[in-house]
Amino acid sequence: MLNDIFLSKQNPVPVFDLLLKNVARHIHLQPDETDFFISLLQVRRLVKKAFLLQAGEVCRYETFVLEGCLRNYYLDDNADEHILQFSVEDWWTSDLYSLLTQTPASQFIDALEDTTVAQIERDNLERLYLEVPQFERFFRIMFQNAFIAQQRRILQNIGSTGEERYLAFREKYPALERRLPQHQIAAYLGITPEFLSKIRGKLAKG
Amino acid sequence: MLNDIFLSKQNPVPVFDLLLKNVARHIHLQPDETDFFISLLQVRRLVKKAFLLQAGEVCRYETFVLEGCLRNYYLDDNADEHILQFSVEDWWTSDLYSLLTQTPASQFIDALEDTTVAQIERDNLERLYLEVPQFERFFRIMFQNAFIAQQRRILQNIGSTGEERYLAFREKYPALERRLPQHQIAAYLGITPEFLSKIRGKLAKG
DNA sequence: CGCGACGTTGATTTGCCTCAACGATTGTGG
DNA sequence: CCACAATCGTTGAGGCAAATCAACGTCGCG
Repeated sequence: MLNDIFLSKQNPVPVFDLLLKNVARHIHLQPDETDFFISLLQVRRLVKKAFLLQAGEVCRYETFVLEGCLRNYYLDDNADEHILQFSVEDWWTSDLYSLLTQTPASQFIDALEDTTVAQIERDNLERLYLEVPQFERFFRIMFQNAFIAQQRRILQNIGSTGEERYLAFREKYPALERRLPQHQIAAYLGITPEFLSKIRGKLAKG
Repeated sequence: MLNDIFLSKQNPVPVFDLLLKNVARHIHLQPDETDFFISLLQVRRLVKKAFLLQAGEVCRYETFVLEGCLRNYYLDDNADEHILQFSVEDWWTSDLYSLLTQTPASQFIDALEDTTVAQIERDNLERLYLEVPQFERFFRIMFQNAFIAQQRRILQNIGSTGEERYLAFREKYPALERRLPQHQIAAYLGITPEFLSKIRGKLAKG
């Protein structure tokens, strides 16, 4: 298990449907460009709790979730987990700083469910930028959107109470709220599981 | 004052030296591409406290600071200011969501000092992407870096006390710490000015 | 000069954490 | 299939970080 499976053209394409649709949202590829893109991809399967990346390793791939759910988190000095991001189907993830600089990662990425991902190696991503410059555009738009989403989150953290952040999370990601264990949501919101429980208790009554 | 000054080639180029160096850090332009880029720029001067953008307006420009200092902030329901970003010389800023979607901005941008900026209109930025695709790469790298910087900030906010955040800010932006009034730094760190004052008092003694 | 912007300090309150104990559920090996 | 251990969520008592409110000193500047 956890083998890297290198794909070439004889592999059935449908595996990548979700990814190709994701890309098609922002750029249009010629058939040969699509083939080239697919030739750079690898599929990896993770069982629940398996690590895709551990702090200290160098992050080698940009990753797209085909099925399942990942989380990026960080351990502080007290060994408490702080969650940066959940990534379900149709989301991208990596430790971007580690990927770009090829230095040891500070983040962990692990699977909250059995998960299937498509990955592209750093060097292949650079090749992709050179040979299909449209991907510069694609990732420019991706990072723009990610930047905007993170700005919102910073505002939430700076300006709101735990209760307000929980309500906003619920509003924005109703599916995630049902799918994830409560203490994971707490680690994302930056509060303790106990406190989240109390918030929920209060909301249920009030 | 606050006039938009449209520049053409007869303008002296040195005004844009800082901006051209900023661009040259990531991409290399041909002379005619540089000329085209410059032809799309406008210079604007702001006196201290002048607004570059107010919430409710549509953000029309991506902005590069040539001299001075801007801040992006947001007003919460209690009309408290929360600062998203300071932008001194050599930094880019805008309300990106408003710029991209052409919807009313939620952020304010104003000048903390007399400030000179170079701006590029949204439509001209799109033209630039089409005619000089290298700029897709440039802004892809820009937003990547901005994304990474913001991730760090989220971790800081979620996992650290006010004192730790202040010390980290001091470490990371020693020049800003001397340049900005204390209550602006407090609004950036997400604490009250009073509390920052107490932190500093304690640090001075301890 | 006098006013507004800025910073300091103290008293009190509140949001959230820590620690601890306790059900409920899940899952796993024997 | 049961037994036992994890895992997960709840609840309560006490404590600390940071907000709030208020008063006061100091500038710089119109």
